[in-house]
Amino acid sequence: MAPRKKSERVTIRTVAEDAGVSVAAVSKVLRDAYGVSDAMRLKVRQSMDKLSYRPHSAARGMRGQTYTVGVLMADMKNPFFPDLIDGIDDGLAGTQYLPLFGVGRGSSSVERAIVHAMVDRQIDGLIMIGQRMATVDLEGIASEVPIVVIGHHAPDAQSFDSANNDDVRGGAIVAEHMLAQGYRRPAMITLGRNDLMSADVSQKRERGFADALRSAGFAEHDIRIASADDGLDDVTATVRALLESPQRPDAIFGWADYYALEVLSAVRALGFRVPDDMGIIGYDNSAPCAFTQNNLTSVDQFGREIGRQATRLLIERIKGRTQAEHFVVTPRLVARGSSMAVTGADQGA
Amino acid sequence: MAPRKKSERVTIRTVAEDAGVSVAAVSKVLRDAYGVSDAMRLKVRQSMDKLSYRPHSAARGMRGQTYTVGVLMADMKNPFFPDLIDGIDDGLAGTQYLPLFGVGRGSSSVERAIVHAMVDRQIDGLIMIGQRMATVDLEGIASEVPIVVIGHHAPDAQSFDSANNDDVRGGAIVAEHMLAQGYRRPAMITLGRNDLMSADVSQKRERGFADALRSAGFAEHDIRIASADDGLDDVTATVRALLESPQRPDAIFGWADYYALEVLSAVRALGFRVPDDMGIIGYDNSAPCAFTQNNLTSVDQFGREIGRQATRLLIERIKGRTQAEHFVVTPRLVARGSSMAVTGADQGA
DNA sequence: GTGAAAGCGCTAACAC
DNA sequence: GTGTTAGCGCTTTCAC
Repeated sequence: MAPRKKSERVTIRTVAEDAGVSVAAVSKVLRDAYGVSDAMRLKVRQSMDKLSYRPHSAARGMRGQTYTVGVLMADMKNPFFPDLIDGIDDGLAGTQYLPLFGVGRGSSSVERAIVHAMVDRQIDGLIMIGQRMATVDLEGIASEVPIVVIGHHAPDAQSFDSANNDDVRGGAIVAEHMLAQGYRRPAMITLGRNDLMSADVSQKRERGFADALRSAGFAEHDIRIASADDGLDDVTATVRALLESPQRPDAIFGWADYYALEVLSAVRALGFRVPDDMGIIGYDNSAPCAFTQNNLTSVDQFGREIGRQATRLLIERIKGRTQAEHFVVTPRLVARGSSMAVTGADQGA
Repeated sequence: MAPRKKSERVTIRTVAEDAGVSVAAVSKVLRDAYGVSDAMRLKVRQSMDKLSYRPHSAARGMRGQTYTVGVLMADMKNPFFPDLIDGIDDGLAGTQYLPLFGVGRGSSSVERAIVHAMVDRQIDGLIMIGQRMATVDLEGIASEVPIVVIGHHAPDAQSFDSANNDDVRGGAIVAEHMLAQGYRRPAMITLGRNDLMSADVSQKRERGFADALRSAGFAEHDIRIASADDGLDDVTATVRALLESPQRPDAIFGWADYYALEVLSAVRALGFRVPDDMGIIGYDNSAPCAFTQNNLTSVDQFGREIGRQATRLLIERIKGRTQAEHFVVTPRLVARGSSMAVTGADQGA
C-alpha cells in the first residue's frame, strides 16, 4: 500500500486540542448533536476551518453514519439513467449525503456482490435502479440497510420503498397512439424471458400494451410481443425475424429507448422507411430521442422526478420511517417523427 | 438511523471462536498474509463459509486496505465511458477490488468534493476519467492516494500515472481523412474555452487537426475551430453560426462523439444532407456511431484497452510502485457513411 | 454543558 | 506458526 503521511493527518483530536475542548465536544459539533453551547460550537468550527479538518468516514462508519448513499445501476449504457441520477442529485443537494455508484452489469450475482460490498462499507442507504433481484431478495437486503427501488413494482412490500411510473398505463398509451396514427399491425420487442420476473417493468409494459390492443378488438394471435432473448445484441436478429414473418408488423414498440434505438437502426438497415413503412416508439423519452436522426416518439416517465422522490423516500427511511411508501407517477407520450404515419411527415434528411 | 441487528453481526471474532483459533489468524487468512499453515487456513475458510462471514470494510479501512477503488467520471452521458468501464472491469476481474463510481458533473469543485469523500472513505486507489482539475491539483491528490488519470496528458508527472490515446495524432487523422474524402472546407467544434486546460484532450485534438491542415497548405484563417462555450446545449447554436458564416464548411469534426451526434442532429435539422452537403466525424467510436441512423465516422481510441491498462497501473501503484508510467495507444479511424462524400453513398433510409 | 473513557471490527507489531 | 494486544478515528454512554 502506498505510504500515507501519518503524522500530518488532522483528526478529531487535533481539532479538540486546537480548540481547547474535548474530543466528545468536537464530535457533537460535527454531528449537529444536542448539548453544545454556541460559544463552543463557534470555537470548534473555527478550528475545523483553520485546520481544514475532514472527518474520517471509515472511522465514523464504525459507530454511526457514513453519510454515503449507494446507488446500484443496472448498467452504464442506458441513456435514461442519467435523468434519474439528475433527480438523485437534486434530492441530495443541501444534505451531507454523497452518492456512490455501482454497476450491476445485468447480472444478479454481480448485483449481490455490489450490495454486499456497499453494506460492508457502511453506506447509510441504497437506491437500486432497474435491478434484477427478486422481491424476496430485496426484503433480505432491506433488513440490513434502508433501500428504495426504481423500476421494480412491489406495491405490497413493507420493508422497502419504491419510485416508479405506471408502466401498465405507459404500455397502453403506446398501443393507443399506434392505432390512432393509423398503424394496423403493432408489435413489441421486449426483454428476454431469461431475466424476466413478475415485478419487471418490461412485463408491465407488455401487459398494458396487450390489454389496450385487446380492448381495441385484436385477437390473441394478432398481439405480437417478441423478446430479444440474448439481450441488446439480439435486437437486430429479433427485428429481422419480425420483418420477415408472414404478417409483417407496421409499427414496433421497443420496451425502452435503448432497445428502440437499436430497432430503428435495424429497421433502416433493412431498407424500411420510418415512419411510413414502419412506426417506431420507445419508452423513457431519454435524451437521444430528440436528435433529428432518431426523432423517436417515446413515453416520458419523468425520470428526474422519480429520482427526486426516491431520494426523499430514502432519506426518510434513514431517518427512521418504517412504514412503506410507493411513489407512482403517470407517464405521458411525446410524439415525434418516428410514428407520424398519418401526417406522412418523414424524418431526417 | 435505521436499526441494525447488532447481536447478529458475524465478526472476525465470531469466526475465530468457531474455528478455535485467534483473531490474528483469521485476519491473516483474510489477507492471504504470510505465516499460516494449510490446516489452519482450511479450518478458518470453512468457518467463514459456514457463518457466511463478510469482513467489515470500514473497520479494515481504519488500519489497512478497503479493497475499494474509486472511479471518478466526468459525467454519465458520454457514451464513450462505458467502454472504459468495461476495461476497468476486465482489469479488476479476479482481484479482490471493487470499483465504486462518482460523477463529477463537469465541475472541478464537485470533483474535488467527491475525491475528498472517496479519500475519507479510505479507497485504496482512484481512476479519474476526463476530470477537469489541473495537473498541480492532481499532484496534491496523488500524495494522499494512488491515482491514474484517463483523458489527461501529463507525460512529465511523476506522482501519478495516466492512460490515453495519442490525441494529437487522432486530430490529424480526422483532418487527413476529410481531405482524402474530397472535403475542402473542414471545421471543428470543440469544448468551450471556459474549461479548457493545457492537458485537455480536446486541445490536443485541435492541435493535431490544425497542424495537419497547415501541412496540407491551409492558411491560418482557413483553419476553423469553433468552441461551444456553454457546453453541450450550445452545440446547436454553434453549428448554426458555422453554417451561416460566409465560408460555410463542408465537413465538421466534433471533438468527441457525444458532441458529433449533436452536430449531426443540428446539421440535419437545418436541412443539409449528410455526407453530401456536409461530412461529419466524431471521436471515440462509441456504440451509437454504428447505428444506421447515425452511421458516424469516428476515431477509435480503444477505450476498453485504455481502461484495462489504467487498472493495471493503479494496482501496481497500490502495491507500491513509485516510478510513474504513462500509457499511450495509437488511435485509428473507423470510416462510416457520415464522411463518404467521394463514394457518394448516402446513409439512412 | 462538558469531558473521560469504552468500544466499533479490524490490522499489524511483537511475543511466544 | 500462532496468539496477545495496542491501536486506527470516530461515536456514545455516563459522570461530573
